[in-house]
Amino acid sequence: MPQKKPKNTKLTIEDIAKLAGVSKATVSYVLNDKPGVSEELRLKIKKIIEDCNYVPNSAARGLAGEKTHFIGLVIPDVSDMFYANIIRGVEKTSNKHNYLLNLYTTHGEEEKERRVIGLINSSMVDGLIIMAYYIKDNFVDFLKNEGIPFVFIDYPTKDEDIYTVVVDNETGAFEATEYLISLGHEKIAFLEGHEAAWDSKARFMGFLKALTANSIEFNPLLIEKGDFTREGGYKATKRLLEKREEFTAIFSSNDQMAIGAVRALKEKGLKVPEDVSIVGFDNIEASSIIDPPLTTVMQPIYEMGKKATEILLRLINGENIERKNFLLKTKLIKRSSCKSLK
Amino acid sequence: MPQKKPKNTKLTIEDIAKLAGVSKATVSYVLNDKPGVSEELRLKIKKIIEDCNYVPNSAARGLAGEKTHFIGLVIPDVSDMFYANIIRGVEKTSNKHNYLLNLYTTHGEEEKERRVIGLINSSMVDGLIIMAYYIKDNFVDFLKNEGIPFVFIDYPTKDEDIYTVVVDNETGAFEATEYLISLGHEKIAFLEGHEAAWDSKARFMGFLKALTANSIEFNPLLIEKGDFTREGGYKATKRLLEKREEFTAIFSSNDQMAIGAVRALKEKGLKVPEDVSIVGFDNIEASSIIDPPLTTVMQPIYEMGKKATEILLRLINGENIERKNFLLKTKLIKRSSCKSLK
DNA sequence: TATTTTTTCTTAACCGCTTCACTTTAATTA
DNA sequence: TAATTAAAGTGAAGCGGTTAAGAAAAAATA
Repeated sequence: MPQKKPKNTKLTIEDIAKLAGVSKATVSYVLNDKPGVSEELRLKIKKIIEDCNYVPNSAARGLAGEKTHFIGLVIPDVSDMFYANIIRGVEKTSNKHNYLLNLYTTHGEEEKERRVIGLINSSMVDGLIIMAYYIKDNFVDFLKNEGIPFVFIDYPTKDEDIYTVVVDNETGAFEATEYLISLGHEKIAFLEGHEAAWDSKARFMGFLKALTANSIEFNPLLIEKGDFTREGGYKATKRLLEKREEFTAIFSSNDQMAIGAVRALKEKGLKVPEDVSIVGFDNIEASSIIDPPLTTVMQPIYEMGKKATEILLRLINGENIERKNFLLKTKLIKRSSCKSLK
Repeated sequence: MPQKKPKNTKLTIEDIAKLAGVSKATVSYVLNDKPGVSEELRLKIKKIIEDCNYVPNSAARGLAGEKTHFIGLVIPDVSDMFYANIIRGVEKTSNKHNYLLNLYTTHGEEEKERRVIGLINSSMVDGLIIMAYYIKDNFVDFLKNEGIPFVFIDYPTKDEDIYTVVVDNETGAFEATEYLISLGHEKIAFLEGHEAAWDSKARFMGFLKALTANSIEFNPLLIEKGDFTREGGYKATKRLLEKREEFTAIFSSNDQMAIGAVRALKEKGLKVPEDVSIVGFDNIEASSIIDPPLTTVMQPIYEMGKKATEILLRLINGENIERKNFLLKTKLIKRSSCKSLK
C-alpha cells in the first residue's frame, strides 16, 4: 500500500477562530502578541490554541509578510567539525527562541551563492547567518539592499555597516606565545598557515607582539610557511630542522600542522615536549588524542554560532544594536606538549 | 545607520507574466513543466525567467499546494560526526536535485517532537528524513496520516509500511569476526554496547553467527557489558582481564569502547596487537589517530543520508518504490590493531 | 444624559503562487 | 465550408495567514 494521500486534517487559523467564536484577525493578534484584544479573550484563545495543538503555517506567515520563524544559515560545509559546532550553536540558540533552521551549504561554489539569493527571495527566512570564504562585496551589497537582517561569522571586514562575529585570533596567539615565554622559551619557531588566510596572519601578529612585549628578538629564520594541512606542517618542520637554527619550541598556527610537526620531530629522534615544546591552535578533537596531547588555543566555535544567532534574533525583532563587531575570546588549553625550561 | 528597510525589489510571477505578455497561469505552467503551453512560448518564457534571474517564492508555492523544494531533516544532534555526515549526505544529494534543507534537531527531547509536527503543518517541506531515537508509534501514525512522504534512517522497524535506510550491522560484525578468525583467533572477547541499543544487539548477533559458521564454541565468560563510551570500554576490559579467562582478540561493538580497551590493556602491560588484537566498529576519526591505528568496521554514513534522500525525492515526485527497507553494507577497514597468529 | 474617546473586535484586501473551469484559437474531420 | 475536437491560453478562486481601516461596544468626558 502506498503512503496515504493528504487528508487535510490540518488546523488553520480559521478553525481556531470558529472554535473561539471570533474572527481570524483576532486570533492572529493573539498569535503575534499584538494589542487590541482583551486579556480575557486572549487567554481563552490561547487556551484553545494550546488544546488543539495548533501551529500557524509558516509559509502563509512568510507570504503575508510576517515572521516565518526560520533563520537561514549559510555555511561552506557540514562535515567539518568546526562548522558542525557553529551549526550547533546556531541551532540551539535559535531553537530556544522558537526559531527553526534553514541550512544552506555552499561548498565554496560560486553557483550556490546565487541560490542563497533565491532563498532570501522566497520569504522563507527572517534573517541570515553567513559563514563563507568567497563572500564578495556585491553579495554584501545585495544583502543590504534586500533589507533582510544578516550577520557574518568569521568574516573580518572593514565595512563598519555590517554585523560580524569574529574570533580574536591575535590575542589568542599572543597568549599562547606568552605562555611559552613564561615557560622560559625564547627561541620559538612559527609555522604559518595558508598564505591567503587572514586568520593565519592575525595569529602571526599575535605571536610577534608577544615576542616584542617580552623584548625577545624576532628571528626570521624560525618562520616556515605551511598550508594548514597535516602534511604541510610535517614538511615545514622538516625544512625548519634542516636549517639547523636552534629552537626550543614551535607555535603552529593550527593543530593539523602541529600534528604534522610532531611527526617530523619524532622522525628526527626529537621528543615532545622534552626536546621541543609545541602549541597548536583550534583545539580539534585529534589534538587531545595524539601523543603527547597537544597544548592548543581553543576557539569559541559554539559561542560564535550562539552569539551570531542572538544578534540576528535581536535584529529580526527590530532592536537596534549599537556595536556591530563582536570579538570573541579564545582560551588556552594546557596539555602536555610543553615543558618548562626553568 | 541601521540596515535599510525592504525595498521590495523582488520579482514575482506577475512581473514575468507582464514581461512575456501572458497570464500568470501560463508562467506557472512553464515553471512546473506542465503541459498546456506551446513549445515556442515555453522557450520564450524560460528565457525571460533566466534573464531576470527570477526565483519563485517558496512560501507562496508551499501555500498554494505545490512543492516547496525544501526537505526536512530531523536529527538528534549536529555536533556528532556521525550525524554531521548524515547531514552532508542529505544535503549534497538534495542540493543536486535543487532541494534545500530544513534542519531540525531534537536532542532527544520529547517536546521537540511536537514541533516537528509544526514543521510539517507549516507546508514548508515536501518531505521528511527522520533520524531519532525516541520515535514512537503514534508519531509514525501521525506521519502516515499526514500524507507527507518520509523516510527513516537507522530505525529498525517491523512495520512493513514505511521506508527505512538501515546499516547492516549484523553482516558488518560477521565480517569483522570472520577476519579475526581468518587471522587464527578463536578466543575472541566481545564488548557489548548500551543495553537498549538495537545496533549493539545486531553486532552481537553477527559476532555469534561468525563463530558458529566457523564451528568455534561461544564462551559466555568472554562477553562484557559496556555502554558505547570510552570509559565504559575501559572498565569492561578491566573486568574482562580480572576474570583471567584467556583471549587473544577483542571485538568491541564500537570504536570509543575499543579505544578505552586499548588503554586498559596497555595499563596491564599488554601490547596491541602483539598480545591482543582489537577490532572496533564505526570508524570514527580517532580510530585512525590512536596508537595503534584501529582496525574497524566503517558504516556508510554518508551513503545513508544520500540513499534516504534519493528515496524521499522519488517519493515526493510520486514515484512508487516497491522496496521499503534498504540495508546498506559496511566495510572493514584494516589497520594495525590486529595480528595474525599463524 | 448626550457626546466623545478609547478599547475591542471584524471585514476585507493582500502576499505570490497553483489550478480548475472556462474561452479562444488552431487543427481535424465530415 | 461547416461542424467537431484538440490545443493553448486566461480568469479567478483559494492556500493560511497579516493588517489597514472601519464598526461596535465600553469607558471617559462634558
